[in-house]
Amino acid sequence: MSARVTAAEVARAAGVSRSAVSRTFTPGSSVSTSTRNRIEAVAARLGYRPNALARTLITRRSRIIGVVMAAIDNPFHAQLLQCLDAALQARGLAMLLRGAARPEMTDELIHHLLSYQVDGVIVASGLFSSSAAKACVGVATPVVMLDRLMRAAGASAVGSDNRAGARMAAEHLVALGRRRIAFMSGTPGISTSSERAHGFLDGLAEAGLAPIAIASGRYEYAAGQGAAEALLAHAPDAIFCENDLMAMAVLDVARARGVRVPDDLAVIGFDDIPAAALPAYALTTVAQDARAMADAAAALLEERIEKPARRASRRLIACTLVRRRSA
Amino acid sequence: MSARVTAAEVARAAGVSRSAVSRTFTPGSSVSTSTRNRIEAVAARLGYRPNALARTLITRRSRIIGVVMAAIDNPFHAQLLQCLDAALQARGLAMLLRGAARPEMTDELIHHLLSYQVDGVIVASGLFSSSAAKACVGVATPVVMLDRLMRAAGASAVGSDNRAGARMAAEHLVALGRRRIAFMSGTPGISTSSERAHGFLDGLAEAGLAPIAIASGRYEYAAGQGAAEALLAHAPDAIFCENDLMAMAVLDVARARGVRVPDDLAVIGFDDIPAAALPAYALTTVAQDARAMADAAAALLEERIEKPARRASRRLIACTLVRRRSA
DNA sequence: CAAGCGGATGCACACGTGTGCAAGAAACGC
DNA sequence: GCGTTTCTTGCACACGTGTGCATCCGCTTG
Repeated sequence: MSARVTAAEVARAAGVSRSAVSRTFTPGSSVSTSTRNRIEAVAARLGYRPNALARTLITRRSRIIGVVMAAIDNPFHAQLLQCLDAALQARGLAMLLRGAARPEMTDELIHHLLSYQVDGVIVASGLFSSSAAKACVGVATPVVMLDRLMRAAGASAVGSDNRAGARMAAEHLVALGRRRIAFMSGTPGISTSSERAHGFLDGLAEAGLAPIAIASGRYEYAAGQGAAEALLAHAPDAIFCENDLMAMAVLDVARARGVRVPDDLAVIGFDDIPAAALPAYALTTVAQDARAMADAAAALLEERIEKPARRASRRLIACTLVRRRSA
Repeated sequence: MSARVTAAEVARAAGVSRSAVSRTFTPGSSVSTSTRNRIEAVAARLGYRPNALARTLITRRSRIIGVVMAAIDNPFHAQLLQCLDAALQARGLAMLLRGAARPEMTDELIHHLLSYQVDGVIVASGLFSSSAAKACVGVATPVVMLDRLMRAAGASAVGSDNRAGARMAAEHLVALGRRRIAFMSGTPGISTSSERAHGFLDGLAEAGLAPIAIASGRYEYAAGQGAAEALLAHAPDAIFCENDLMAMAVLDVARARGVRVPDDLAVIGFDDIPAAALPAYALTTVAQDARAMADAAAALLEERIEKPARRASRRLIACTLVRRRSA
């Protein structure tokens, strides 16, 4: 009663060979409908389900996808994770999740995932060592970098069009007539941060402008408060932040100082997390399409699993400017 | 180069038997230090790691924990998930995550997890069918209900002390001199909701009071707005909400109507999600200790995995009242 | 030096499954 | 009726690992 039931027991109970049971649960195999029905009935009665791990041993396909994600409590990441879950489930894939607290332990982390014979890896974490990428290539396991482009050896990548999105923010501020524009960047060394920076600076430069001040808020609310203080000291009439959490920090700090938004100060964020839509913030922001990103990541990975010969590819998801009251 | 290296290849390269390799990677096995060193060197050079799935087949321990969670984008759930990840990693356990969009598919969901031979299951989702619980008992797989108590067959449970927490909220409002108190409940049929309701009503009853109005906000911000409108129509001087998202909805609706908080209206939430601390809300709330809950869930599960004879147990985590400006 | 002993090592089996191959059965065309 | 094709079924091997058992080696002890 407390033992897991195996295919052999089903076979014995149904009076057939174990192969017949195996074929019943393997789509596309040759079994007569009469025996298949009998076997399925017996299997249901005994509560049999094939052991996915034993199956992996012989098929060399685990149907498990390793997912590495940092800062799950970041609202956008949580959203991304939920969409990822849906996209993988739709494809019948299981998700082995590992948070990445320390970036320096990605090596141990990726080897741990590989020991579970994952069919592919989706990395939505910050820093991903190139030795870890090499380890995946070594065992022919496709990798998709999600929201973190990286020109690493043979890894596919899915991300928002951060450059175009940030450029839209710059153009919007310029169109509003703002001239004393400040800029709050995210975590240095992360690709999204430098891409958004480039796009934003390009957008400003096109209007003959440059930021009057720059500070880093490390993509967090708390660090964003300090950076906001620093930027507001330069009396800007607009601030673009590389994510919404930092933009919310700017709004709160500005409010505390009596700076009126958007009259005295326009603020634009990035991500469009649920909190950005709250009436207390009504944040104008560059929206990322989490569902499209997750779907693309799953699709790219599945394709490379099916056809390992395929080269790694890159996929950009468009951003849209969501206008609310902060700009 | 693109093939996974096996213990047999390491053995051949090191000039030993495959058993020696296996023992090298099995703590507590008898191998001389000299051969262990040689094998470890060869293994490192070849990039060998034991196949965790093949190992599971013989040890009957996968070191995988199945986690079922609904509404990952709910900030408190995201926090819980992150703590859960840390707690499992600390114990060397892997996490197989499945979101539960529809409650009616928990059966298929749990069978899917079981087919991966998970050593245990943590359920942080809403409704968990008793037939699913029965399936776990059938294969001797321990289950821990997290944040969702359930008197199901042999499932352990970890949750906040919702009754005591909600009672504290009631007592606080009474101590503030509020008398026209309204109540916004969460999702009907979920244990946390009824527990908080009972604790809150008990706390009011002790002061000879009862809610002047009740509405359900289904634990969501959007539904909370509608419920807030309904409650405010009764002109209450305080509202207790069963989670923070709904309390934020109340604050926003009240603000839009010109109701002053906390002068005209005191608001208390539940969870203490990060957004509750934002200056725009400064929400007084009953804090749940996500880290303690996750640790307890992992500990309880690990204990039952080690000692299957142990009976299922229950564990309550204390809540604390966090006083901010909304009450 | 002989007997004894403990630790290291290899052999072989087991875990639960998918699948190629050959054999058998059934259906079909002439 | 017989040869031929198509479909079904069982046998046996393979996947990569842990571990009991027997063997062997080297060292200690009397």
